[in-house]
Amino acid sequence: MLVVVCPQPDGTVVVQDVDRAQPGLPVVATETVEVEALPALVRAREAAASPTGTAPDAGLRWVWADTAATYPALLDADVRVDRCWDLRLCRTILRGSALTARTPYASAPRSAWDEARTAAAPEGLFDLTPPVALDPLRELRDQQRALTAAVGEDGRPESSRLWLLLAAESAGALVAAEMTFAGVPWDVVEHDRLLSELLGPRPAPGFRPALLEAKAAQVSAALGVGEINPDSPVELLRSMRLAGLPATSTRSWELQQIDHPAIAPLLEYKKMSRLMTANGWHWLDTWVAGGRFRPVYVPGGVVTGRWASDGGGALQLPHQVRSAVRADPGWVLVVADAAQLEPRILAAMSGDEAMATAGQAADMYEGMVATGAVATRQQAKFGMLGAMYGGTQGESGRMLPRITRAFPQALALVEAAARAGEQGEIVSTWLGRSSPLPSAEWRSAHSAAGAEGGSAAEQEAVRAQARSWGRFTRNFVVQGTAAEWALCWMALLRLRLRALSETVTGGPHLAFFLHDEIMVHTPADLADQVVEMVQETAHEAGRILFEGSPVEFRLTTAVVTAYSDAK
DNA sequence: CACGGCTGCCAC
DNA sequence: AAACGTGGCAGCCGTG
Repeated sequence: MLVVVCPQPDGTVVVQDVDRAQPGLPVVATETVEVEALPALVRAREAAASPTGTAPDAGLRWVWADTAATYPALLDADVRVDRCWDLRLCRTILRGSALTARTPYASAPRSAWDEARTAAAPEGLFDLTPPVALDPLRELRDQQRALTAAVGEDGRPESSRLWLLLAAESAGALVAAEMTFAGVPWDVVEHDRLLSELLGPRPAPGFRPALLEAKAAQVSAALGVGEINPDSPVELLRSMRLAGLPATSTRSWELQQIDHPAIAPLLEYKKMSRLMTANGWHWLDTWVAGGRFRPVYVPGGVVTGRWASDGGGALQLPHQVRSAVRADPGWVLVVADAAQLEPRILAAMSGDEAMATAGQAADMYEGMVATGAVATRQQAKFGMLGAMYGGTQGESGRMLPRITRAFPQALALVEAAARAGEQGEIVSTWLGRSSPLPSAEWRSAHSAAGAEGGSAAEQEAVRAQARSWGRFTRNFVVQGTAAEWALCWMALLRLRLRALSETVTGGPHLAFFLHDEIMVHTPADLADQVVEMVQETAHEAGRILFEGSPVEFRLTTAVVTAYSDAK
């Protein structure tokens, strides 16, 4: 059963039951409640639904415009849901997918549904009412029609993969809201200790902590051209040149090449300053409360389908501060990392037999060495990164011919994606998320160059642009499909964990996600069971996406008290 | 003085 | 000073 949630301008919510088994998605029951009564209604409906099955259509599926606007208030009322259909996220996929490109849904002009979501809901129980009236039921039916009409390049129906993508994307939205709700367990005392040790005690506002101040003075003294502010690139570069250093920028990797007594303290200063500004006391005050770090995740925020984050820098949590991520007393963190995810994804997508064989090994790069294609793990790694990113220089470029000979099908797949991009065509992930078209400027420059005219320099600039977009599309298919695997993994794991507790935070729950890595916060006595679930769901995600593929999606797992002990 | 672009560094 | 993909974020700095 699909249950459509339609907020009304008068502060009520119309809840419609839609029978998804019947054509046209007829409404079979309607109920109207005050918005304050919605959590109770959802709780009751979830409790009454048949026990969670593993079939994608089992039980209830809540249909709403936007999980991020609706679900947090339900969670605050201690209400969880099993499944949803996030109309906004699904719309983005369906409007852009090559599989639905020939449907009226994809070619319809932009509407209020396409406008960016309004910022996070203000204080108060609910802010469901969108700025412009949206009709979720109608949108659902339009999406369902487009999905049914999806066809592959060969013209044959191709809706099942797309359906899986929509379900996984929506499940991801639930996971994101639940993770923000639960938060990452954060030890403020440990964080402050770490900051004090590295930077000096917390200073008064507007002042540098003592050790950072001392380091700045050390840099000035070593340069010997007066007191400088190392945070100012302009001032720093000028001073370095004045002191006779051959620097052309203030980047660490370039400074490392220079032999001068000011360099060591300067690099240390940069490291300390970065810690201070990115994850210092101000960050702690802003993002950590009640022993929890609560970042805002943005599912589907990256074109490839990866998540983005909005505030808190969740997806760039430096290793330097991970000792402050600490399980509650009596609880532990189960940290699992998909090993060589993208190479495995490429092996499975392309059906390359030799690469798939390598992809059965616990360490895929070692597996590639074992096939005899390359001599060392390092060569395998650089070669694969070059293949997936479009590298041509250095170790990556040198390894490419060998990799191509050993794994021809895999390389053919990424090469085809690159060629398509260079010609301004779109490419798609395994489940059917498609890349955007290049910008109008890109396309007009491309066609103008093709029509000749233009200087040699102009033509070369256009070719460089084309190659650049080719590297994007080359990477898109792999990165995007890896994101799909990760979504399926999390969605499956979430439902398994759910069975272990009554509420989100009452038992094992997902606490953090980073592209190919997840963290579960769990009571210590359930850790072994959680590890098993994490492993099983990784395997299952591989099966759902790549039925019959011999590639194994291996994990490294760790059960730890502090995140810093995970690897 | 506000704001947007740039620089540099963090994550995968 | 880039090369070889996707991002976020803080602080600097030039501009209107």
